[in-house]
Amino acid sequence: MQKQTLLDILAQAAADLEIDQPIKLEKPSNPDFGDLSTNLAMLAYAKLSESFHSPKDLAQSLIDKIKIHDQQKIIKELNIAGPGFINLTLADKYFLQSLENLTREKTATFTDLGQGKSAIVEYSSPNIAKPFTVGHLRSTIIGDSIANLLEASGYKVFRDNHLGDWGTQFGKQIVAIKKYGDEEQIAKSSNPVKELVALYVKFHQEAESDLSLEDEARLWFQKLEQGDEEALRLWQKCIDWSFKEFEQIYQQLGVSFTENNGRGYGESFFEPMLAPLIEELQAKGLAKTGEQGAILIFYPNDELSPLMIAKKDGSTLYATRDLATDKWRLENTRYQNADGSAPLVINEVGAEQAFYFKQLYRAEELLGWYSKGQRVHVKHGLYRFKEGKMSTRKGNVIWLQEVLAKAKEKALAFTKDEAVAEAVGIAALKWNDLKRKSDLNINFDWEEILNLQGNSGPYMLYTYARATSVLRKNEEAGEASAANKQAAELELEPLEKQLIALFEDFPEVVARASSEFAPHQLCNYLFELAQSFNSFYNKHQILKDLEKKELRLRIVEQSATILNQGLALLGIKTLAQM
RNA sequence: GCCCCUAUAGCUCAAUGGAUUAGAGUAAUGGUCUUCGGAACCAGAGAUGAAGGUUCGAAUCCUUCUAGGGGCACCA
Repeated sequence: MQKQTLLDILAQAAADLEIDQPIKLEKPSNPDFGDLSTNLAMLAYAKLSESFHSPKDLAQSLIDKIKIHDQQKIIKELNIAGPGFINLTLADKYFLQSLENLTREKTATFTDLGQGKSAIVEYSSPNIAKPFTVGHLRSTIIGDSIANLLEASGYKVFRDNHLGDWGTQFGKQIVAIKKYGDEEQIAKSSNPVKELVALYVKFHQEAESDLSLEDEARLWFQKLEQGDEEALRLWQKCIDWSFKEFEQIYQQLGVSFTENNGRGYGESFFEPMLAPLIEELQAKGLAKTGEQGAILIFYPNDELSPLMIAKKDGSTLYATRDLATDKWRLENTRYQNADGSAPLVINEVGAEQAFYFKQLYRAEELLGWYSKGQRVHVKHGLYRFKEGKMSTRKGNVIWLQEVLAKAKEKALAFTKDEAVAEAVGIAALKWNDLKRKSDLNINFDWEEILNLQGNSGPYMLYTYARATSVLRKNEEAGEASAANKQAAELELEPLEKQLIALFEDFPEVVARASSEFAPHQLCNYLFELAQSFNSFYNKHQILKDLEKKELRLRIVEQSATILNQGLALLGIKTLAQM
């Protein structure tokens, strides 16, 4: 990388002056300040204030040294600005060499930050017999992208889907099916989950006046926990019906899981481990029986409020199953890092559970299972609705299938190709979820979600399609051109330099997005690249200006490569034509 | 009551403590319009909730206040 050459030069210059600060090169906000700049002199001045009059003075000394070490003359100009910034203007030679290196490599190589390490990413995690809504979409999309990013950074990634397939709601569901439902009819339905949800809603309506229903539900869940045959049969039915829908959605979104044959380990898988777990926690003195008979984890000095792991009737909770899950993961050698230590475990779950995860992680720390930083809650904000909170019980939910259908319908205004329209619609949804920091709430707005212009998924796909189209046209035309000047003789325009500089940033951006679990940073970068590319595209007749055709085609090629690679990391499939 | 998160153009969002000028998208306005693909490009206009403090330098860190969201033991 050319930038590395620059950093090496700066490091040598800094070493001459006995500066041991880490060196950073940034892009100045104002292009008049040069191509890159560093605040090294200002930072180093704090330690060297005796040898120099001012940061500017130090900067001047650095500049003199840099000039000596820049033997290839890749820096055109150096000057001091403001309180002591050193601004670098780079020679065209720098950019031309950079472009040449990049096109030779074809695909970008990323950091090996995660080399030898494992990461379990748990995402999507829909509930059985509940609607797969736009809310679950967020976890699915963001989690998938984070898993991709970690994989690109060298991690061995395990993709898990922690299905909500256990819990007291199944008692209610079973009662509802038995009382109001018809199994055959549900099985025949094109959307069995919708039928189940309708029954669930009815249960809650009836339960308002008939208090015995709740007790009956509790009884059925107990039966389920004790392995009652009929309870188990109905529960399994619910799972099968739900998977009919889930599998279709995941296929449509292009999302998959690696664990448990692609289904993910649901909560029920950990059911047999719960009783021993509770005993273990009690034996270790971490869990105690509370005033009303429930079992809770109490934290030292009451730093956190207690976490319940068993109700007074003995039934378990989400926390119990989560603890069991993480213990099982810890003991499973397949998940361990190359050196046998515990993997990174990420939960992509809504921000409203932040406090719960704090409790959970702290408990796992106290148990000596995981250390700080190994358990990460990637929070996503909620979709907010003008009508108030979505609630399955009340029946006011926006189903994902409905959103996908609308997105496709809107894209059909631009294309007749059904498959393209569907891909464009999905890209719109994914980009909308990924382009901003994930922990913010999103106002649910059909306009915004289905936006096909500006900072949107379709804009990105369109830009890629355009780039590949130029390359294709060039190939079709054959080898007609001959008037190319030698690359070294060409003078670069600002937009060309800007694009090449952006190409250089790609691996850094991926590394940062990956280590901060922040796909939106990659989105910002790719969008900037796409904007610059479109300006460039619009300004030049790439294939007709023979003098620079060769150079510009390489820029187009590199843009396409990065867009393709970057969007793939976000889980968005590019289309060569749309 | 206690705890956590958020506050940036009309709206939706960016901005590793950095720059005379806080970037985008969107809406509205004007332009490109015989185009290597107009789902595009170009232009002007528009903002850091309030008050203090730390720093050479603050949207960013600290304090207080205001507003919104979320959580607080038998839901997940």
